[in-house]
Amino acid sequence: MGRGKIVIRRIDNSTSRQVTFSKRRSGLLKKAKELAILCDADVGVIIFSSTSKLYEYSSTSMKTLIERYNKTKEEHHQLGFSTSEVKYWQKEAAMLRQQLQSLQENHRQMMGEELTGLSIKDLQNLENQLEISLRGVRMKKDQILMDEIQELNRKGNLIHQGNMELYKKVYGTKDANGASSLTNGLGVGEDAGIPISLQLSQPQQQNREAPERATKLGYSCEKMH
Amino acid sequence: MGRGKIVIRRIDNSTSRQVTFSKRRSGLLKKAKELAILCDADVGVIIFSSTSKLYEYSSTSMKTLIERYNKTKEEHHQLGFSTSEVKYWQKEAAMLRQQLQSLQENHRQMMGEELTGLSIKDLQNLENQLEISLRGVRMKKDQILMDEIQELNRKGNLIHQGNMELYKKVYGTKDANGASSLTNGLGVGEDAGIPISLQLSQPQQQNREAPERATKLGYSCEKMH
DNA sequence: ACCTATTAATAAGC
DNA sequence: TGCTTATTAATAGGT
Repeated sequence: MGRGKIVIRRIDNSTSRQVTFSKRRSGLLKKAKELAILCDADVGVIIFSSTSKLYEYSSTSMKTLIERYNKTKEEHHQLGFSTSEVKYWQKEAAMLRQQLQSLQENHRQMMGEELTGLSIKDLQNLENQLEISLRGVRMKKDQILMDEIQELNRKGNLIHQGNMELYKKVYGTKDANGASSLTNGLGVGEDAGIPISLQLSQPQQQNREAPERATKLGYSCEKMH
Repeated sequence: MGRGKIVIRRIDNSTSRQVTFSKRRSGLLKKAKELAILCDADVGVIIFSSTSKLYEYSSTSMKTLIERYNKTKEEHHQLGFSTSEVKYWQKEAAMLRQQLQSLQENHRQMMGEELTGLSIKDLQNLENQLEISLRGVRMKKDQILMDEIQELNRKGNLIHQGNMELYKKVYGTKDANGASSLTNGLGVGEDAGIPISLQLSQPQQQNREAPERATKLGYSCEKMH
């Protein structure tokens, strides 16, 4: 229906294609409207141009139409967003909020706040847990400090050894021992590290909650996560 | 384009309407196809007849098209009610999940777990906090125990007083004092409550890690479920 | 479904 | 895009 007949295949000329798109698009939308009115039908048209511009027509509302379409197709979960999608996320949020609240309550109790309402038994459990935590934290802290000291000792020994070598080179081999006693005055003896770290860790362990019982006492809530 | 001109309004005659529906429907679908092919566009058409029968065409897949449609709509305006609704709840859920995660990490550290990665300073803070918590929990626990003892004393005294009254009634008023000294032997003196509770709370602070605690370890997670 | 007179859509060009 | 017009395509009304 034009100056000449055309075959239905992609129009190569870009300009021509755009012009035809514009004309036929309005024609299609018009025909959709007419069909909806004349025949009392519910019609929706969605058009994306090759440049991704959107054109649409819907005799009612596209939302309603798509929902009706989904319903008819009985593929609720495959297409578009429907009310169920909203409901899902609402439930998800509610669930997360609840988890958050209970964890917050728990957390406050572990901070020593909001203890009213707890029974003696609850408080006892809490106390035990805090003791365990404290022990764990102190052990970790001590370990880090000990590691640090050991590292320092190692470096000190290296330096000491280096000094010895230098001493040998300067004064000759026979006087090496004398050098060792000299550097010992700096407190970086080869095996000084062990006594030092023992001094540091011992009081922590003894003064602490004496019996080493129950290293791992329940209260794991991992199942929740 | 027919034997006569028509106005675009609902066709009253049911048969005529159905015939026109059939013809124009196929015409619309054909034009949609042509548009898609000629102009390299993505086109979708959904038609519900007045009797709710579904006819459709989509140059790609209707699912993809509708998803693309919703996405495009989301970006521009918030036309699709449900779409913005979904977005809102998705954000809400994401926010809550993040809060939950950080709180959970915090919680695990307070439980003495997952301490790797913490600095000495962090560990020191954690230790201090745990000590504070422990102090609070113990104070609360002691207070409850003291309250309980005081209550028991109060009741004991009441009973004691009752006994005195009964004693008076049985042996006469003059011997009442003698009765008092007798019942004192039972250890429920009027002001005995204070020394007793003091005795009880003191060892808790000093003797701390003593035995027989740990009846039931394992902090209950019931609230969370 | 088919036919076909008639109208509507649109290709090409500006 | 919008207008024009020759030409084709769609289809109203009838069978």
